[in-house]
Amino acid sequence: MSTLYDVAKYAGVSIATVSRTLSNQMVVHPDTRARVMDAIEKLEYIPNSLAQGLASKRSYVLGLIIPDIINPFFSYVARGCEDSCRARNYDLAIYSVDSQEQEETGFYRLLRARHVDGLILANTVVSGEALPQFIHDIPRVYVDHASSITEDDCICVENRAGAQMVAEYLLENGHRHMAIVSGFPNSFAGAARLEGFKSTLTDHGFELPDEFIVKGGFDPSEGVKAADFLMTLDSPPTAIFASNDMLAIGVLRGLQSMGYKVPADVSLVGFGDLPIGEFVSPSLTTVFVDKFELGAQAVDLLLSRIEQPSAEPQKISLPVRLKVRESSGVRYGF
Amino acid sequence: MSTLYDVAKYAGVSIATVSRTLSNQMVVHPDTRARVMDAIEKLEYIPNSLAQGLASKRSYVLGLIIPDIINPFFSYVARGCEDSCRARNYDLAIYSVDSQEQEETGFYRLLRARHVDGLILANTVVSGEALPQFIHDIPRVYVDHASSITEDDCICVENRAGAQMVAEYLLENGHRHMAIVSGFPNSFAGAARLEGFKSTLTDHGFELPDEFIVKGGFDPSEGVKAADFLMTLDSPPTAIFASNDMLAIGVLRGLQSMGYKVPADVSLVGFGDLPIGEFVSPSLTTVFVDKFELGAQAVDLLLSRIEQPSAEPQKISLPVRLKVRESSGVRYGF
DNA sequence: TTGTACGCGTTATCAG
DNA sequence: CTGATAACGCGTACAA
Repeated sequence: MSTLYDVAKYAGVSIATVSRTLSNQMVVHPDTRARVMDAIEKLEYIPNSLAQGLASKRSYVLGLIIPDIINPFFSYVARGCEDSCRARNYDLAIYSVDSQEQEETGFYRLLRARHVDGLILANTVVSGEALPQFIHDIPRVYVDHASSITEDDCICVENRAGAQMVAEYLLENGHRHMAIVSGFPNSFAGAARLEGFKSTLTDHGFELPDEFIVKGGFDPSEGVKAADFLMTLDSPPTAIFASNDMLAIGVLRGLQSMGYKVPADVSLVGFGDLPIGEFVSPSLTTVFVDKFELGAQAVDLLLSRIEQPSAEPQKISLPVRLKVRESSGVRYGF
Repeated sequence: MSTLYDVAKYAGVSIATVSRTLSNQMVVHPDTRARVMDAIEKLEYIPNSLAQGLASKRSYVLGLIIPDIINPFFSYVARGCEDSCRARNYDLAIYSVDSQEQEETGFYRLLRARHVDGLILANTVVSGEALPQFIHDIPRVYVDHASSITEDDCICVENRAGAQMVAEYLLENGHRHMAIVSGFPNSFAGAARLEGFKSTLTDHGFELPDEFIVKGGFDPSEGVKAADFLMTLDSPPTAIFASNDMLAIGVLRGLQSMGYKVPADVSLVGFGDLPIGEFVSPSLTTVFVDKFELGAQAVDLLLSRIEQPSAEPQKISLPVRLKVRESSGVRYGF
C-alpha cells in the first residue's frame, strides 16, 4: 500500500500538493496536477480512509438502524440507502437491533467508536425516542417514526392516508364488518395505520370493535393465528386489513387453511407492497410504498443536515397508493 | 468526546497505561487499573476506532459481498454474519454488487480504502473468481462458491446432495417426467443443484431432456414464465424442481394461474427453505439450508484465517435436508 | 501555486 | 509495572 508520501516523492512534490489534488478543492497548477495524477495511477494509490477520518473528523460512513435486515421491508430500505450512499461516496453500516440486549449494551458505543457521520433511525420501537447521551450529538434522521420529535428531520410513509384508502375502498365494496391485524405493537407505522383505519370507519358511521383489532408483528405465523381467531368469532369479518404484507400473507394462509375463499368469503388487504405479494394466490391487494425511495431520501436528508446543521428540520411524507389485486373484492351479496 | 489523554490526566497516569488497561493484555497494577477504569467511567471514554485502526492496522471491520441484500437468502446470511461479528467485537460492512458497473468501478477501492480486515465473498457470479489486485492480499472466505479455488477457505451448502435428495424423493413418488428451473445462470450453487439433479436422474436410468431445463434467476416472475413454458410443452412434466424458493413460488403462481392443482397435477419442490415457503398455499416442499449458520461460520472461518494466516485452507460443507410439505406428492396414477 | 509542520487519537517500542 | 515518544496516513493552517 502506497501512501501520500510515496506519491509525493514519485511526483516530486509535497504531500500537501497531493492532498490538494485529491481533494479537488484548492487550486493546483494543471501541470503539477497531471504529474500527481500520474503518480497516483502508477502507484495505485488509494487513500486510507481511517487516516482521512482521523484528520478530517469525517468518516464518510453513515449508520442505518433497523429492527432486522431479514424483514423484507427493511431490506429494501437498506438497499435504497446503500445505493444512495454509494452514489455520494459514503459508506453504509447496517445494524439490526431487534433484541433488547444489544440496544442496551455496547451497541451505541459502537456507533460512537466508529465515528459515523450520521444516523438513519428506522427502528420502529417508539420508546427508542430517548437516545442515549452517547449519540445525542450525531446528526440523525428518522424513518417512519414519531414526528413528535420536532427538532429532527424525518421522512415518513403516509401511513394514515394509506389506511384511509384501504378503509374507504373496503367500504365502497360493501364491507361493513372489517377487522385489522396490526403489526409491530408499539411502532409508529403500526399505530398510524390502525388509527387511520379506525377513524375512517368512524367517520363513515361504522365501528371497529375491539375484538376486531388483533395485534401482530411482521411474522406470517402471527397472521395465521389472527385469522384463526377472527374467523371463529360469532360474527366474523368479511374483510381483513393486515398492517403489513407479511402479516397479510399469513392471514391468507390461515384463511385458506380453514377453507375460506379469498376474496369470495373474505377480502384481504395488506400494506407495503412487497414484491412477493404479487405471486401468492390470490395476489395481494396492498398499499404501495416506495421503499427504495424511503431509504434514498433518508440519506439525502441526512447529508444535507450534515452540511447545514442549523437548517430548519424537514418533515417529508412519501405518498402511497392502493394497488388492487385479486385478494379483495365486493362483499358477497352486496 | 474524551480521549486517552483526558483519561490519563484524570487518572494521573500516562496514556500508555490507559492503553494497556484497555487492551487487557499487558500487566497493570490492580490499583492503577482501578483508577483508570474509574476515569474511563467518569469521562464516558470510548476509544476512537479510526485512530485504533490507523495505529494497529486492524480496523475490526469485515466486508460482506453479496449479490443483493433484498434477496432473502442473503438477508439471512447477512444477519448471521452480523450477529457473529457483533459477538466477536467486529463490525460488518455489507455490499450489494449485483450491477456490473459497481463491480468494475470504485467498489473494490472502497474496501481497500476502508481497510477491512477480511472479506466474505458470497457473490454468486462464477466469473468473479478473478479478484482485482487491489484486494488480493485481504484475507477472504468464500460462501457457497466454486471450491476450485483451493488455496482459499470456503463454506458451502451441500447443493449437490440436496438436489439428489429432491430427485430421489420425486422418483420414489413415481415421477418420471421432471423439469428443473435453475437459478442464477452462472452461479456455483445453481450449477451444482442442476448437476446433482440431472446426474441423479441419469443414475437411476432416467433422462433430463434439455427442454426440461429452464434458466431462471431468483425473481418469482421468472418462475411464472418457466411454468408457462413447461406446461405448454407437448408432454409437460409431472414435477418441477425450482432451484430456489423464490423461483418456486413463482412457478407455483404460474401453475395455479393456468389452472393446475399442486400437487395433484404437478409436484413442486424448492431449495433454500425461506420462511415464506411455509405460508404459501400449498406450503412449499423444499431443501432446508441453515442460512444464519452459513453466515456465522463464514465469519468464524475468516477470523481464524486472520489469526492464523498460514493455516491449511478449510472446506466446510453445511448439511441440508429435505422438508416435505404440501406442494409435492405421489404422481397421479402411480 | 507550493511546501513545512503540526495535530488527529491510538498502538507499540523503548527506556526507566 | 509505568512513562516518554515515535509511528500510523492524512488534512490544513501558516509560510514562502
